[in-house]
Amino acid sequence: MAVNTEAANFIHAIINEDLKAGTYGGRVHTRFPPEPNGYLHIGHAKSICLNFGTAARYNGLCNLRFDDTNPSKEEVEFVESIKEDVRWLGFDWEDRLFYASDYFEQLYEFAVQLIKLGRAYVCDLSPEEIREYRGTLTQPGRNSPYRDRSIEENLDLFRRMREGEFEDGSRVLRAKIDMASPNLNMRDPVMYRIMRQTHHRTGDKWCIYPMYDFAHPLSDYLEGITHSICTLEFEDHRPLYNWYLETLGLQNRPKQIEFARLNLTYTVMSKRILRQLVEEGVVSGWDDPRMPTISGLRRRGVTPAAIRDFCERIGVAKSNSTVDIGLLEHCIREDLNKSAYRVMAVLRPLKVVIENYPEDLVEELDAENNPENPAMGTRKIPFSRVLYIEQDDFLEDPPKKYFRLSPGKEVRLKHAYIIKCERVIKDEKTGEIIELRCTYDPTTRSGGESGNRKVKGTLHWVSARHAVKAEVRLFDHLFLVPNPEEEKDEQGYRALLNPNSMEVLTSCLVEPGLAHATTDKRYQFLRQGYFALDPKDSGPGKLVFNRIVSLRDSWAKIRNSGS
RNA sequence: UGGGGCGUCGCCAAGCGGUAAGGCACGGGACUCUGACUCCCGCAUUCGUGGGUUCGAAUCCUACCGCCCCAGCCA
Repeated sequence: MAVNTEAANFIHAIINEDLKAGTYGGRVHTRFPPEPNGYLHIGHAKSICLNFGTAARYNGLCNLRFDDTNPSKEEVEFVESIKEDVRWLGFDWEDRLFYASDYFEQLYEFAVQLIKLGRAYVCDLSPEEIREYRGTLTQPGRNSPYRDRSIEENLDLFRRMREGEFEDGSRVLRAKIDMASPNLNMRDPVMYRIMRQTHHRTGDKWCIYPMYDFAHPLSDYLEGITHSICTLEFEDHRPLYNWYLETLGLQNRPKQIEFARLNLTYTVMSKRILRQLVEEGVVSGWDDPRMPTISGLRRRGVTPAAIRDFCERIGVAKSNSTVDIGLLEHCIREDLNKSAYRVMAVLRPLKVVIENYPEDLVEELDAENNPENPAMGTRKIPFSRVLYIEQDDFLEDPPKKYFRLSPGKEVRLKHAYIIKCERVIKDEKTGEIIELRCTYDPTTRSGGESGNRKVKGTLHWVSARHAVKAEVRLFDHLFLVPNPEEEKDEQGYRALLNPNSMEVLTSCLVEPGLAHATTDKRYQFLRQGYFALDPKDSGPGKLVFNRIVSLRDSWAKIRNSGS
């Protein structure tokens, strides 16, 4: 694969400079470093695509590394789901699956070295005292009374910390930097804390665990990472990242580069709120199709290709931004337009009887599976005297520019005939329209010689005798407002929830071939949207379709602006 | 009132002293047996604001203004 050195974003520009200067001997090595304490969401997808994508772009490598330095919040369940999600997105870490916990022994040795260098010390201050000594944003901190312990004493104390002689929280190891630094991260940051917690990988081997700021640069170093890409909030930590590497005298030091994390309109990326949505039952789980999680998007039917394309298009920069969810939807449509099987499904059925069509006749009509891609072939669909069309496709008293069916009007049934509405049958009591009596023009069969008469509207339909029942779930944005996380509502996010984010339709009728639908395929229900089988709730004899995204609907715009 | 960032079209985002890319959204039109797709056309005399340097500034200098992040023994 050829190396692409055209700058696509500021990170690539930095890498190009490094390549030109020979900084890392021409190597590019990145890593995606999730903490296994939750499920991945589309914001992580941006980081995954950036890290793996950048490596690929420069013929480099990208590691998957779990940042598991805090056993009190981390679980194996999450490491498995994260691996699955990264793989599903289409990326391969090959044999480079690592854990920060793989390096606990080496990190301990680095800490010992810093003590020997006189640049780290054991501090007996309580957490509250440490906070007080740290000072504030505008006032410098004060030195800990334990700051000047001898190297020997520090070495001894740190060893005994490891050996479990002291209580949780009673002591910490701190870097000795500068309590007056305007950067609070440099005011003698904690390197190790005592915490008796069983770790998901190291079990009870350790009772001291390193902090992120200490573990991260050294993990990067140990893996030979060249460009350590992280989000903006770590910008303040970069001096500390560099301090550890420089103070330890390490060569070929990785370079931390920060970029803005992804925000999307009408949803939230906050792990805390997402967890609340799950725990409070607002959604059915982390993989609820309305969730911005990778597992939610996957269950909904979104393809990895669409997500990758989206991550490509949003760009990478340093300004906080909130991307219009319409762009994601556009990427999904663009991908599915090429690959989805066209089928007909009636979501809200309205009975239609073709009065001049023979009672027992069934015609097998030809239908193309994807007009964008003839290679996807054709299929047969049955046509008969009694059909169902969409309730929305009939209006007794239509407005101007309404191309669909109404009394006395003609419309084409897709792949079939032109029909004309002769009579409307209503429920005597409620006045509800329950059936349409129509006639068809036998000369207008699709594909036939005289079948080219033009009518303005074309409807989708199913044959009553042949149709298969299905449940269809229509999804909408989870929130009513574009920026729910900015809203300062006393009731929290709850008041901002979209009460109609899911609509379940249980009496849908789909064309018979869909009885054999599979979860690996995407379907375009003609004139409606893209759908996929719900992998969890569908089963033998039970079809449950999720709407991935609707088709664009310019009629809806006309209708809405008119009224 | 300390430090670190960021401010280019409704939303993203190129641009790095030579006279504002692109995508999404939006508006108009063509095509259409999906009001889909596709295709045309339109969409910042202006780059947070004010000064300055220059033949020439979104790009350099300067002073303001606005927004984000930091006071976890979280990451």
